[in-house]
Amino acid sequence: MTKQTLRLDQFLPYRLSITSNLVSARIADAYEALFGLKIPEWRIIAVTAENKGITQLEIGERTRMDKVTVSRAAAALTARKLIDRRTNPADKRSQWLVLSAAGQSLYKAIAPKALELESQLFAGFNAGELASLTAMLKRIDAAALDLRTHGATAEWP
Amino acid sequence: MTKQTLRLDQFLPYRLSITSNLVSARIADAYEALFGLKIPEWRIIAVTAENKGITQLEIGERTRMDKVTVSRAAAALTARKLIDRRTNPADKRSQWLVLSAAGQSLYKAIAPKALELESQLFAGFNAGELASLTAMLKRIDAAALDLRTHGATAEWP
DNA sequence: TGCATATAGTTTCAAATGTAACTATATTGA
DNA sequence: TCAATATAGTTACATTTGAAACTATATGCA
Repeated sequence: MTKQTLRLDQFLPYRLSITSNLVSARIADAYEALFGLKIPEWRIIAVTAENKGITQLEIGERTRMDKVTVSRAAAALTARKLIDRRTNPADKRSQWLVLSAAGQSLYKAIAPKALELESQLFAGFNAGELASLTAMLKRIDAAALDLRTHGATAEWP
Repeated sequence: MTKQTLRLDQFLPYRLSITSNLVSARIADAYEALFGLKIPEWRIIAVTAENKGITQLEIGERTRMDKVTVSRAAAALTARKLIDRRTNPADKRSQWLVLSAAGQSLYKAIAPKALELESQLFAGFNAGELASLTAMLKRIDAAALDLRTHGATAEWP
């Protein structure tokens, strides 16, 4: 069943953007205030903590961040000595990123705070709703990725 | 029930951001290619079409866009003669924005395209799922707005 | 009134982000 | 084995975005 009329307020891509922006702003503020981290930096810490040794390319693939964004965030974290860069013997163009001791202890401080923030934002949701929301988001991702290949084009005066 | 461990992949603020970015990129590409419009411009067209005469301030409130963003997008649309600006007799600082004839015909071309894009992105969803997703997003908005007021702060070395 | 403060919208400036060009290393195939 | 092409990551440049300053008008209150 397709909608007949367009109302911006009911337009899902719009609603999604509004919600995501509100949530991201909350998260970004908290991370900046609590840990001095930007979102890309926090994402790198998270994936690096979850994987013992990962290259920037892999980080970019997993988090859908641009390689430039990853490069800059990794440089900032290295400067703060939160991650170590080890030369990748298999490929000298790339490096293994691993959390330093300081990075690990930061991660241990961040992780509960992130979960706490999440549970505040989703306080009204029960487990079933959370699961269903996550599942829907993943289905939308797949559709959007699929659509990318088949983009229509035309011109308006 | 709260999660015990953090996995970025399961972290809802992250998932929301990924999905929103993917969807926004699709929409932005389509609008740019089809109509030469950026997202803020398209949003202004949509709310202006839905309201006969609206000020920039109101547009900003409804669409949660910065007044600078609205100002620039409105200027671009005025330059393309898609909207007219009428002096607001009640307040000479502000103006009424209305769609021009060209703006209206553009809107008539855009609206079905937007709905079509939406239905492609959400092809797998039935009406109940769409309604439930929209409702959940609005609940999250409310929680995020509420949280904004009570932000915690501390410092990490 | 008229002075102080608030508000609509614009402009200016600085920060963030992405694209394209670049460097260094890898891989492929003649 | 070496020339052509591809790839990881960085740097340079352009674009986007928002915050703060600014202009013009409004409002409140002495």
